[in-house]
Amino acid sequence: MEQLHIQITIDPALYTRNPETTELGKNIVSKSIEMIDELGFEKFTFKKLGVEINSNESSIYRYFDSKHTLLVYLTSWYWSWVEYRLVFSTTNVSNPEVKLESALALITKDATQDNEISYVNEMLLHRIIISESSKAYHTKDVDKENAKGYYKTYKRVVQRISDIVLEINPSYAFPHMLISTVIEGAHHQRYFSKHLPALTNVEEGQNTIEKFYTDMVFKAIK
Amino acid sequence: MEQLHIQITIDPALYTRNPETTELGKNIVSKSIEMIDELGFEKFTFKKLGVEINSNESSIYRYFDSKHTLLVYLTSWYWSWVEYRLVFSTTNVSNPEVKLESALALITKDATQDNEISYVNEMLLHRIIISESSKAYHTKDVDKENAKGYYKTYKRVVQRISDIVLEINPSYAFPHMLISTVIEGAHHQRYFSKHLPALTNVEEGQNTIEKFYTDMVFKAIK
DNA sequence: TTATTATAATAGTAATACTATCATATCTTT
DNA sequence: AAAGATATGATAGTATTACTATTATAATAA
Repeated sequence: MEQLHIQITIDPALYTRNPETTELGKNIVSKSIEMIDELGFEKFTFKKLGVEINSNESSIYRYFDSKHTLLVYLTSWYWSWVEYRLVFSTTNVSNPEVKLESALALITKDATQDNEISYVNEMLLHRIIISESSKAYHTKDVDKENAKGYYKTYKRVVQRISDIVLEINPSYAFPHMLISTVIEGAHHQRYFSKHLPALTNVEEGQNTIEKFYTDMVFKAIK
Repeated sequence: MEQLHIQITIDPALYTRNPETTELGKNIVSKSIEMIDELGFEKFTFKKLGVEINSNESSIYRYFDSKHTLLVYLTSWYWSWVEYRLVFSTTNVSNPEVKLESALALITKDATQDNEISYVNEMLLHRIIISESSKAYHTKDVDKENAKGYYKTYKRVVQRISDIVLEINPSYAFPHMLISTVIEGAHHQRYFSKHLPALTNVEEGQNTIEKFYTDMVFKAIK
């Protein structure tokens, strides 16, 4: 992937001060990714983060008004990044089957250390998405937060891939179900393969997850 | 379903005193299901539960040593209950396709108010499983807890249905992936249909989830 | 130079997820 | 019926969390 300047724009509803605009803000995002990956979301706190970046709890609160919105911010960042790469790899491809294949690769493949351009370590972020992102919407406030647009970027990715499915088979009735099943499924399978292997059939280094879901999708939409 | 005495046995690792054996224990389980459904897992506390059942926080701790193990206990109860019904509805059925169909119905269908025999409200429990159960294994302690057998009943259900898949197609390579994808997927789709409808294509009263996954599975294993 | 803004430091609050202790009620065994 | 054991209840206490509020200071812009 080339050294393009990735323009990842996050909805201002997700922060009180835009972390992209300052050093402190970028440190918060950057270090929080490392710490959530290491400690897990429950044991991660703004106080601990403050210590790590030599700043103060109260300063972090000026960027994000809760631990929870920070998590939503990170997932939103992730989906924007996926969307960017999705558009990049599917524009100018005319064959919809080929488009779908690369879209599926994008959402099912293991993350490889790519464009380490920014302050965001995308590999760690991907791991957080796998283990923690479901906590972003499994809240009693989902409906309120959804109304505020918290999950827009995720929905947009699902929409885009669903559209490709419909290009292939315009009469397929469940494109959104199918794609969200693949996305969530791929995360689960990757998590299971590491922690609950009895629930999966993943074989190391075999791209099992990608193969399984690609096969499943193309059979389903026939 | 008949008024059989359901024997749901939960691994003693999941409690310090068996809640089935006392009135207080049954009240804890019963009321915690109602309260987790109502408040969500995060806002549910043993103190609040104590008030509701006219007992004391400290007494609840004599049955479960944390909020988290109570959640694992409840999910384990749920999977035992599913397993019971799975065995009940598939034994003496010789055709593996028919068996698989009822197994899939069991894991994808909306819960209906059935055997309200026990102190467990299975409909509410099903709702908790949909919204909260992933928190039971998305912990930094998964591996330790898995080693202690916390997720046994879930794994057993996946194993049983995978075996049916293999009866139909012995060379199918991904039975566990397929079944855990369906189980987790069905939960997600039901949650999405209520809270994030852009991610699904569920239509009310149409059994969309059951139809979608049944179709998907049979096509996949062909 | 002054005014503005960002950050840091400190303190404080209500709630959480427990642990510990002790009293009392109830049930079992002799 | 008395003695012992066990279950429950009541109260207190602890470290931590997820914040809010206030004030001081440093950096930047007008």
